[in-house]
Amino acid sequence: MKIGQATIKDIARELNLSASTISRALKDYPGISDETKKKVKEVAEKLNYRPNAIALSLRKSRSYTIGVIIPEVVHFFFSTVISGIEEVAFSRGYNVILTQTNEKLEREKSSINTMLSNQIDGFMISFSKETSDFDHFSQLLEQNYPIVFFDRVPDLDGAVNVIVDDYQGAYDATKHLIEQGYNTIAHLAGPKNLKICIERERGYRDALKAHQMPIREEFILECADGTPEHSKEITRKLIANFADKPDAIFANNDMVAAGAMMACKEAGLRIPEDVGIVGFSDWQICTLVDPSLSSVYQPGFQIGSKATELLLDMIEKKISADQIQSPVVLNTKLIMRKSSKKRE
Amino acid sequence: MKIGQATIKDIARELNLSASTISRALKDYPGISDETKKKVKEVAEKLNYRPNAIALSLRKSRSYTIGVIIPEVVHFFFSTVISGIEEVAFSRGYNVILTQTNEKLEREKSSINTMLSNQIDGFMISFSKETSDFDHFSQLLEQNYPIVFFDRVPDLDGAVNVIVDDYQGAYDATKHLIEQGYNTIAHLAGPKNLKICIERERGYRDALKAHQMPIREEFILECADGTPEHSKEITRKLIANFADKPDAIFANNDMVAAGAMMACKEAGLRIPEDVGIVGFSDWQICTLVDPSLSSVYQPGFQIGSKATELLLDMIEKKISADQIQSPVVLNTKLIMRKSSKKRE
DNA sequence: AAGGCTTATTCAAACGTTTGCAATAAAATC
DNA sequence: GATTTTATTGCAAACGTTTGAATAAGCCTT
Repeated sequence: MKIGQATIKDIARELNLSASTISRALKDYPGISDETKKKVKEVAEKLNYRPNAIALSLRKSRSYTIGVIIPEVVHFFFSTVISGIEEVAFSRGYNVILTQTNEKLEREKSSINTMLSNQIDGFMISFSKETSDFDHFSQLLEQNYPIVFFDRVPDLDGAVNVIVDDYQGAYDATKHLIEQGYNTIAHLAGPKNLKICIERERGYRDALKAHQMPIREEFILECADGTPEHSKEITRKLIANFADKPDAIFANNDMVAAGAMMACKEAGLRIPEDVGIVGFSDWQICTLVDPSLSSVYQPGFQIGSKATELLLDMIEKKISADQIQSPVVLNTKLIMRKSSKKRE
Repeated sequence: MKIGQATIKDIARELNLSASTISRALKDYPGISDETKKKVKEVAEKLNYRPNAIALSLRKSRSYTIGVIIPEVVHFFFSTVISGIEEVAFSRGYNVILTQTNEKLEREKSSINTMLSNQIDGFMISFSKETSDFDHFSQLLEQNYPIVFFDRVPDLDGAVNVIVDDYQGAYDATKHLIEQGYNTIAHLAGPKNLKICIERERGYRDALKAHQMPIREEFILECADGTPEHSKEITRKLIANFADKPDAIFANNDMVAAGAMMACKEAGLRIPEDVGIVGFSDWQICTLVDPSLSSVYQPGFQIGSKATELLLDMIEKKISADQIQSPVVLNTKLIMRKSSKKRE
């Protein structure tokens, strides 16, 4: 920090007034004459006075800062969420302190600790893939720290969770493929320890059931790391090993879908004529691949903004956690593009 | 913040010692008996003591927090840079406070102000597209605030800038197209107020010159907003209006390249046989589009980490700004993929 | 036994604010 | 002219920590 930044005391000295008077004058408290207010403000301006938020925090035991903990920043979905968080936080006068865990539990815990040390007013958390027990979260909840979980959320009493309707999204996607006339729909699933992935798989299964289609376990393949390379690999095998090939693929996310798409093209299969493909998340890549990829839109920005609204309301005691019926579920939306449109 | 968080005073009361002793004991200062140290640490543990970083900041006039100001979070390049920043900051014990300007100058200024209020130890800035004069930066520099600019950097005395060798990257890309036997290379340029874009265009021009190829101004088109839609539009016209069409395109970034690719396919042109395309940045999409897109890799993570290293070194007075020869230029790397490989 | 070192601890001020209460002075009331 | 009211300002403590200087006790030295 810069030495010589003007403080209230400097203004006080300059005007031969006390610090308390300056403080009140700057804040337009009643009981300060208009004349002094004016003078104080002039001098403040002249000295380029800037209130010291740290001192204020210490005094008020409030930092006007929220801590955001996410698995990774370089991720279309999460960066979109951050954007929503940042937007609301900024407009309500809060700072955002950000850390990424790189999917490491240890880092998650240590981030929580530094943030606690930094007296942040509340947490926004989407936990890492490594996180399987939630004790470190329970502790925070017990101590009444305001927390909102989003996307990857724990099953904890009293936790406020903001999620997307993964089940419905997956259901819609699968239903859409069925309605387009595809008969054997495979699913490239995500890691089983993430609820969101389980929900997507559940939506997929339920849609099949609802349309009296058999669920074939050999066509549900886990593509845990979610990279296009891995998915390409898996899809290759899927195509090669089965005489009776699937004619559609519902993928757990868009990267996986893109990988599957590459494998299909490589095998000489036409999309959407021979194989229909639907992804999940509706990333930018959907409109850039050829053919354009149908996908389930997740309102990332809204997740961020909604979650932040809730958190700030909790912090400012406008509402308490138990007044919020959790989880808050935001709607997904199926975006149909070429990759799944067999029929006109 | 949670009420009832244990403080040094609480430990002091419990052990009938003074606050100063506790402080020193916790920090293993000499002059405290081993016995007391032990007792203090036990009690600290028991009470779940956590140092109050805010109080520390006030005392030390140091917040161990750096402020990051970027145009937008939802952007592959910037999110990668953030990741690099976060990594280094975390490992050196600093917090990262993040704001995005959404390309608005006003927001840039106001972010600087809140960060100043929050006594951050230094700034990392990539400025907005609206920013054309740099007075608000000069002021900070004059007051000796540590700042490192990255990617979009101002021309200011005493500023430490970290950038990528855009010129060389563009030169390499263009040279590559020439060597592949393309004869008429168009350039889809970026907004002229960003130095990075001007540099890329300059690299393109110089590569043409160096190979005795004519520079045709009608084939240098500004695609200012950088969206694939816009670029598709422009490329369509480029193809339609000229009898003597370009047979290659060097785009200012990958999105623009992807848009151009779509327009070419639409017009029935084969890539890379009829048209060669090279983008810039090497985003994820490069491997997902068909054919895969050649591009110039920008080391985003390294920009972030290098810039942060420099900033923290400045903050910790290991080096001063004038000892750093600015700009620090990181190398780009041409990644050749299918979209530009006419020859084997 | 008095002075001088060590060792262990405490005191008090400081960082920049805010805020309940007290103090002062001027003005208004009777 | 004495008393109350009103308007304006100041005092001092507090938030949690660090740190230079001061203190107190114990031990050694001569």
